[in-house]
Amino acid sequence: MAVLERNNNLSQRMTQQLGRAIVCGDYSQGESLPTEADLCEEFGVSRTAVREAVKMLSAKGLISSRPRQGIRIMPEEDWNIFDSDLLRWSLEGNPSMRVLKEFLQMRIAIEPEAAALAARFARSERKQAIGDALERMRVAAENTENELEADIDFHISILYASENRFYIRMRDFTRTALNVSIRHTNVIKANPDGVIEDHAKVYHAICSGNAERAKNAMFLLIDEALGFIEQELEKNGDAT
Amino acid sequence: MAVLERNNNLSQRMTQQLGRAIVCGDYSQGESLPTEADLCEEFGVSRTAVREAVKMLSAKGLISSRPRQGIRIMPEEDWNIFDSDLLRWSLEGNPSMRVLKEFLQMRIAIEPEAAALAARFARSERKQAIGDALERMRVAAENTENELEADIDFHISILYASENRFYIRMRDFTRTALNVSIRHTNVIKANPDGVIEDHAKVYHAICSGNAERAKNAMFLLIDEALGFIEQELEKNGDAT
DNA sequence: TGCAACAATTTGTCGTACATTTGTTACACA
DNA sequence: TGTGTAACAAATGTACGACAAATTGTTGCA
Repeated sequence: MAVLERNNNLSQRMTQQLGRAIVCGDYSQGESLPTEADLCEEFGVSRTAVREAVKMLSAKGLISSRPRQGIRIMPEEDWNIFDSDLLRWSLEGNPSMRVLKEFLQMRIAIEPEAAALAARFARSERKQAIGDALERMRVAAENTENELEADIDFHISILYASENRFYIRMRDFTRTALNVSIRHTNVIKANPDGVIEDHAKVYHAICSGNAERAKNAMFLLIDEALGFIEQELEKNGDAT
Repeated sequence: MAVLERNNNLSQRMTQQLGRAIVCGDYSQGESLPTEADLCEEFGVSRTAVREAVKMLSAKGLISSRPRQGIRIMPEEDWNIFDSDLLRWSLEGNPSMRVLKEFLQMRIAIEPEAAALAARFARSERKQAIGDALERMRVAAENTENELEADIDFHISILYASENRFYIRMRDFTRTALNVSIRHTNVIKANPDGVIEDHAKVYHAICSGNAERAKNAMFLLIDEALGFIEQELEKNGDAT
């Protein structure tokens, strides 16, 4: 019998448990999950709890459930992969370098343009938040934990500074992407001062309202990581 | 007593009804929705149905519900606005030109880069799908309905051709964005042949594997619309 | 062989009862 | 008067049982 964690309420825990299992590939695509009745037994909970979990997962596009057919995994392209929970679950699934590449390919579209918008439209508080994060990166240079956190805040502040709800909504995506990065690359640490200076260039371009330069500076920042990854992937074929 | 549509099952209809109401701003941010009991009465359904709807909406980030506090609208920045349902609901809410601008600002990040990736990585079936859509645009030149559909397919095929799950996942976003566009702009019709040719340039660049040119061609395509909108917004201040 | 009727399976909906969480009120005590 | 605590109240959380509805498979008859 599967065991559930203690936090939150029962249906939320069920949701997490099942969601993680699906995202991590424990059930293959198109396959049928156990029926509600079976899940009740397996987890030792009432049908109410199971049904609420199923509803939440189907709201995220992971599954669909119909009479007689039972519960089916939806094709992966229908999953709401920008959902915060899904991002978290897939992060826990120890993503491959290939996935990291996909994250970076997406970031390289979003973040340079976000920086450009920030340069044009950001309110002053937003700009200040970027500066604060940059300063914290400088201070935390020795502490890897804090540095990652400040780094994440830097990139997210820029999303907010775009003053566009769609960019802002990418914050969990960017956060996850950076967390994935840190698992695969120590290249950043090779030249910490250089990295900080590259971030500073983005910040200054935004502050001075130079959209084109902000965009380019951010592009370079991400493109470097992307280039590194593509190189690694070619070398190893398919290593984790 | 509110009336529900006929389609789907009860909790899905409840979800749509409530979701639409929230997205359209019938309840203001931070406000409390009626309690489960009140919703049961208002819609004349059982608590089960209401609760399942609430769970689905909270899975989409629209609301949160806790004992004693009741059901609360979440701040808008926590909504999963890339969720297909949310996009559809907000489309039904007659979006303003300001929202259209946000859509275009996002598309101008995504689609040029998608085209670049397509030029580098697309499998041949994917390229063919783009070509098919382009051909259908040509044929449907007179029929506005069909033309929009073909146009949408063109842009979505390119997302698929990027061979990156995150870009592919943007398909509902792009579909919605184009549907929003069509409500606000007839500029496209001014010079139909020119528009088709601009699309064709993107297609040919992708086919010939020229990432840089594909990117630029797509950029121009969207930037034109964006420029038009920004101009309109400056003119009118804040018209619909 | 084709079609209709039936049966079985699974989710969908309802109602009730009680548990749990959390905010508020009221009271006792210093 | 202020403070801590106990009791209460209001909302969601969980469980169970019953039946409805939908879908699919099967059986049996023309």
